[in-house]
Amino acid sequence: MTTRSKYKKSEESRQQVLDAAVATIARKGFGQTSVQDVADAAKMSKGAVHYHFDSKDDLIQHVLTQCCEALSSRVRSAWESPGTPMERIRRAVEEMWATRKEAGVEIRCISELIAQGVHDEKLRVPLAAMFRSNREEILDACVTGLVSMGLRPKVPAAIIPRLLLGAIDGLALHSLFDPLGSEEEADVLKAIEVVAFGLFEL
Amino acid sequence: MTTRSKYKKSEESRQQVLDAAVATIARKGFGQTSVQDVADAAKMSKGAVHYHFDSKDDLIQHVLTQCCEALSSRVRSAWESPGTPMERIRRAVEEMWATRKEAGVEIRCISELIAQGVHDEKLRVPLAAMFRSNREEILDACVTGLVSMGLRPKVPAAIIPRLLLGAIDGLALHSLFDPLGSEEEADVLKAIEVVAFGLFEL
Amino acid sequence: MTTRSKYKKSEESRQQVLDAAVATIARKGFGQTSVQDVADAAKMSKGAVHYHFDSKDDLIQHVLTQCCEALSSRVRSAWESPGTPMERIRRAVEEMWATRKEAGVEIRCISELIAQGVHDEKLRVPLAAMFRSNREEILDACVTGLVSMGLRPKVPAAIIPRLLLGAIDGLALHSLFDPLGSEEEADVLKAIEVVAFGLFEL
Amino acid sequence: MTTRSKYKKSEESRQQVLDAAVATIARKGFGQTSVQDVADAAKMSKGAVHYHFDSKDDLIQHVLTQCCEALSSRVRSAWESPGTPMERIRRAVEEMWATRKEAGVEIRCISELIAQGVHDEKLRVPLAAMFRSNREEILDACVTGLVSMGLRPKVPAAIIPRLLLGAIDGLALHSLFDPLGSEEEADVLKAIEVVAFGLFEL
DNA sequence: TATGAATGAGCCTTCATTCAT
DNA sequence: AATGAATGAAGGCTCATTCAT
Repeated sequence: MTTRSKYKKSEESRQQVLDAAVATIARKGFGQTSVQDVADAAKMSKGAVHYHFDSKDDLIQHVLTQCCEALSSRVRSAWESPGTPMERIRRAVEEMWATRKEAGVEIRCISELIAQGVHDEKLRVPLAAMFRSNREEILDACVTGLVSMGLRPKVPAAIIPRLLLGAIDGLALHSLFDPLGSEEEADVLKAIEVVAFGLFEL
Repeated sequence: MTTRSKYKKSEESRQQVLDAAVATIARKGFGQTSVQDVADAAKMSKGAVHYHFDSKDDLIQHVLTQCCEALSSRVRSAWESPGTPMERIRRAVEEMWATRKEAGVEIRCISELIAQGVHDEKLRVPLAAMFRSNREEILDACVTGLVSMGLRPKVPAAIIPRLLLGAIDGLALHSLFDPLGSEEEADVLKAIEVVAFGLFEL
Repeated sequence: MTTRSKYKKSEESRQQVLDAAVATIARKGFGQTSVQDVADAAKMSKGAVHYHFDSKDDLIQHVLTQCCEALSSRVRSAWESPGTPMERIRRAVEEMWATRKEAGVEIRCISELIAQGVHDEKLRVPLAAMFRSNREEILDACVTGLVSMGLRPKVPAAIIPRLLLGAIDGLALHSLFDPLGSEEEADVLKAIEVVAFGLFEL
Repeated sequence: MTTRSKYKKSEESRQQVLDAAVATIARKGFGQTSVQDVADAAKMSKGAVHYHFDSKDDLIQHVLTQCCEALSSRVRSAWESPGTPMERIRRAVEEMWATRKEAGVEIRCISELIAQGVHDEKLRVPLAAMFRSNREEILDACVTGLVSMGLRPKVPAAIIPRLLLGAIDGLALHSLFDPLGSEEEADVLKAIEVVAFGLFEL
C-alpha cells in the first residue's frame, strides 16, 4: 500500500507529463515543441521529463500511443453499441466527424505526428496500425454486415473504408484552412452519409 | 547590358535556391531541412541563400507559393480544356489524383508545409487560397455546368467540391501510410467518380 | 543488539558501495563512471550512495584510500617476509610487477585516479603518500641493508627507489598500449632486476 | 592571393582553437575541459569551435595528433643530429627527460589523453603508434648501433627501449606527485644513463 | 537505513543569422 | 552577387545532489 502510493505518485507525474506534451504539441505544433515547453506545461523541471521518459523520442512515442488509443476507443464504443450495421456505420461516421470537429488535443496532436510520421518510421508504424485498424472495423461491418443484408457495393469492398475515412480526414484537413460554418458542418455530415450509401446498389 | 545580365543571373540563382528548397523539403521533410541543406542542394553558400531571401521564413513562404501555383495551374489547365462539364470534372479529378499519386516534389513539399501552416498564419494564407481556388473551380463547373444541364445535387452544391477534394487529399494522405496496390489505385479513381456522380439525382 | 546489527549492516552497505565503485571505475574508467553506475553495481539506489558518502568526491577519495592501502599492504608483506636484503628487494620488485600484470581492480582504479590526482589536491595527497611510503621502504632496505653489506650504490641512494618504482610503473603504463607477450613479461622482470643490481658496484 | 589570405585567416583561427584546447587540457585536465572552456581560452564563441571541428571528439583527436607530433619531432631531431650511437642515445634520453621536466603544455596534455586512451580506442591508436615509434627509434640505434659496435646487451634488445622509455615516463609520473629537487633532477638523469649502459656487457 | 522522485546546472551540438570582404 | 567566418540562442540530454517518505 505504501509502495503503491509511491508508485501512484510517480505514475501521476508521468501522466501529467504525457498530458502536457499532448496539449503543447496540439497548441504549438510538433516542430515548435521543446522538452522545456513540455516541462513548463507540466509544471516540472526539464530533468523530470527525462526522469519519466528516456528521451524526447520516447515521450513522443508514448504521446502517439495515448492519442491513438483515445481516438480508437471513441470509435470502438460507437461500433460496439447495438444496432443494425447501417446504424452502426452511421454512428461511427458521426463519431469520427465529431472527433475532428471538436478538434480536441488528441486529434490535433495526431495531425502533427502524422506529418512527422511520413519521415520517421518509429511514428509511421503505430499510425499505420491505427489507420488500418480503423479501416478494418469498417470493412468488417460492411462485408459481414451490409453485404450479408443484400446490399451490393458498387466498388470493391476494400476501397469503401479508405474512401470513407479519407473523406472524413480530408474534409477535416481542409476545414482547418477554410473553416466550415455551423450549417455547413451538418450538411457535410449528411453528405458523407449520402456518399456512403451511394456506394451501394439499393 | 552588364546590369541586365547580372540581374538575370541573380534571378536565376534565386530560382535555383527556391527549387533546391522545394526538392530538399520534399526529400527530407520540413523539420529536417536546414538552410545549409538548401544551400548544399543549390550548390551555393549558406550566405547566398540569405542574400536572396530575408530569412528562412521568407524562403519557405516563397517555396509554398511556388508549389501552390504549380499545382493550381495543373488543375486549371484540366478545367480549361474543352468538353462537357462532366468530362471536365472527370478530367480535373483524374488530374488531381494523378498529381497525388505521382508525388512530385511540389505536392510532397506542400504536404510538409500544410502541417506548418496550421500554426503559422503566414503559410496558412496561400494554402487557404489554393484550397479555395480549387474548390471554386469545381463549384463553378457544378453550378453553371451540371446543374444547368438538369442534374440536381442531393446535397448543397457548395459542399460538393469540399467532399471531392477532401476525399482525394484524404485518400492520398492515408496511402502514404498504407500504400495502395496498383490495381487499387485504379479502383480508387473509379470510386471517386462513383462518389462524384452519386451526389446528383440522375 | 538491534542497533548493533543495524550499524553492522550499514557498515557492510558502505563497504559494498566502496567495492562497487572500485570495480566500476576499474571497468569503465573514472570519467565514465556516474553515481548511478556505482549504485547499480552495488545493487542499491543512487540515494543510498549519497547516504553513505557526502558527495561523489568524498566517495572517490575513500575509493582511492582503500586502493592505496590494498596495494601498499601487498608490498609491505613482501618486505616483511624474512630473508637477506637482496632477497627482499627481489621479492618486493616481483610483487609490484605481479600486481601490475595481474591488473586487479585496485591497480586499475588507481591508474584512473592518478590522472585526476594531478588536478585535484584531495586525491593527490593519498597518492603521494603511497608513492612515498613505497619508496621509503625500498630506501630503508637499500641503505640499512645493501649498503651495510658493503654494496656501494653508483648513484645517490635516494634515487634508487624512484628509478625502480618509476620503471615498474612506466613499463606497466606502456604495456597498456602495447601489451607484452608472455615471454616478454618474464624478460622484463629479469631486466628490472638487472637494472636494480646494475646500480651497485659489485 | 585574396583567397589565400581568407583561408589563412581561417587556418589561424583553427590553430588558435587547437592551441587553446591543448593549453586548457594541460591546465584543467581532460575531464574538466568543456568546449566552452576551449572557446573562452581561444577568445571565440562555442559555435566557432564547432565551425572548425566537427565535434569535441574530432577536436581532441587533432589535439592529440598535434601534441604527439610536437613531442616526436623533438626526439627525432635529437636522433638525427650526428654523433656516435652512444652520443645519440644519450642525447635522446636527455631530450625526453627535459621534455618531461619542462612539463610544457604538450606533454601535460598527452598525459591527460593517455588516461583517456585506456578506455577510448580512438585515442589509444595514435598513442600506441607514438609509443611504438619512439621505441623503434631507440631499438634501431641499439641494434644497428651499439650492438654492431661490439656491445652485447644483457637482456633481449627489444626490452631495452621499453625499459628506458618506461623509466623516463614512470619517473616523470612519480615526480608529479613528489617533485624532485633541482639537484635530484640531475641525479636522475645521470642514473638513467647508468641504467642504460648497465644493460650492456662492457 | 534506504528509496524514488525531482531539480538544476552544465554539456555537446545544431542552426538561423550577421558581417567583412 | 556571393562567400566563409563567426555568433548566440536554443535544444536534447546527463548527472550530482536534495528531499520527503
